[in-house]
Parts: sequence; C-alpha cells; structure tokens
Amino acid sequence: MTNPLDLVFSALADPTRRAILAMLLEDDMAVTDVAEPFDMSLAAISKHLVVLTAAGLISQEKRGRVKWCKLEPDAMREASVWMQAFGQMDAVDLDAFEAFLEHELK
Amino acid sequence: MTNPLDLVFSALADPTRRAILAMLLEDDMAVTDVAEPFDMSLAAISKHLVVLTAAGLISQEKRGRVKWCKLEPDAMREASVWMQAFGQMDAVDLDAFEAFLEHELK
DNA sequence: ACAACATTCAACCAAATGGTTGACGTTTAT
DNA sequence: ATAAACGTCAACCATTTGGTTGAATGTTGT
Repeated sequence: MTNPLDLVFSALADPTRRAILAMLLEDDMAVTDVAEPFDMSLAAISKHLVVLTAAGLISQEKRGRVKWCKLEPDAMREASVWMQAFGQMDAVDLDAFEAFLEHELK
Repeated sequence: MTNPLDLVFSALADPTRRAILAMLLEDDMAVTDVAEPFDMSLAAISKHLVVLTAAGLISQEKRGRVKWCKLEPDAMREASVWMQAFGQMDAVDLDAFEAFLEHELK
C-alpha cells in the first residue's frame, strides 16, 4: 500500500526537505548544522530528517552525541526511472543541469 | 513561495494520480473513463485531476459535454532535472561530471 | 560531579489532504 | 420536452502534515 514511490515523492514535495538534500549534496552534516540556516525549530528539522530517512533519501548514523546525515542518492533512482517513461525528455538536460549546479550548489 | 516543484512532486506522491498519468500515457481520456478502473467516486477522481492540472502535469479541454484529459509531459522535466543531480550522477565526484560533460559536448 | 551540548519525545495545534454524498448546471439523444 | 450522461460544487468527515513548546535522554568536556 505504501509504495516506495509514495514516500520518495512526498518527501520531495516539501521545499525545506529539498533544500536539506541539496545541502547534503555538498557534504555529510550533523542535525544541528542542517537546521542552522532554517527559520524553524530543531525539532521540526528532526522530523523532516525522519521523513527523508523513511523515504531512503538519506541515512543517519550516530557517532557520539552527533548524528550524521548522509545523502543516499540511489533512492531517487526508482523515482527518476518512473518519470523517464513520460519524457520525450532526454536522460540529462545539460543546460538545465548546469543551471541547477550553478544556482543550487554555489 | 509555492514552488512549481512542490506542486509536481506532491501531485506525484499519490498512487491514484500516478496511475492516472500512466493511463494518459497511452491516450487522451474523458474524465468518466479515467475514473472507471478506480474504486472511488467520480468526484474524487475529478479532484485528483484538478491537482494534476494545477501541477501542469495534464491539461483538460472541454468539447461538448466531455472533458478530455491530456498528458503534459513537459511539466515533469523540471522535476526530472532537479532529480538528475542526485540520482544519476555521483555529485560528489565532480571529476566524473566534467568528464561526462566533455564526452557529451564533443 | 556537573554543566553544556546534541537530539528526540510528547503533547498540542492549525491547515491541508483524500475521501464521501447529494444537489446542481450543461449538453446530448430520443 | 424530457431524460440521461458528463462533470463539478458544497458540505462534511477522518487522517495526515508541518509546525510549536517544554521536558527528557544521552554524550562530552572541565
């Protein structure tokens, strides 16, 4: 009933969670550091991380008192594959992808 | 505020809506025919179609008393592009990305 | 031992979501 | 003219979602 795609797409539907994923694209991060740029409580971010973990989009590993968040890029692949069926879209839109890198990562 | 990606991903998060999109991949359909295979009311399907339309994933055109639903595959493109950064590429490995670009643009 | 730090838990709240039913406006066919 | 078909609207309902706050649980450094 709870299709993995449900979890992935609904996790991706929230802009805060997408921003978190973009941050983790650069490097693994502790929960507190993930929360820092956002104007919301740490508890709220903690919940978002639970959602991302449930979807398999990230993993969390506790070392000492710090819980490290790590991107799990494979989880998006199923969803990506599903979407490819609808494209006469190219596998990679180079212009858009470069624009994305420019905007999102730097 | 309401990022287009929000609308696309949250539209895709529901299995009924994904099934509708898959049906429309084959051919344009009237609302009643879209609803036929599902075990829920026509009104419920009508609402799902509103959500898909708001996300730009389909369009609806009324001809006579029949409203035709048509897939709009371009809407998924932005979302797909966003995902490419995580799914297909090892984003940490920028060397590989550059190599990819070089090969692709040659 | 103690205080500070990192994170989650629990209770709560408002708003959004996904469904129902019945009434309603159009358009088509007889 | 009337009835049937197509689809939406409005009101309602239960559940989920995304946020809050304050207390609680580890863990670390002094």
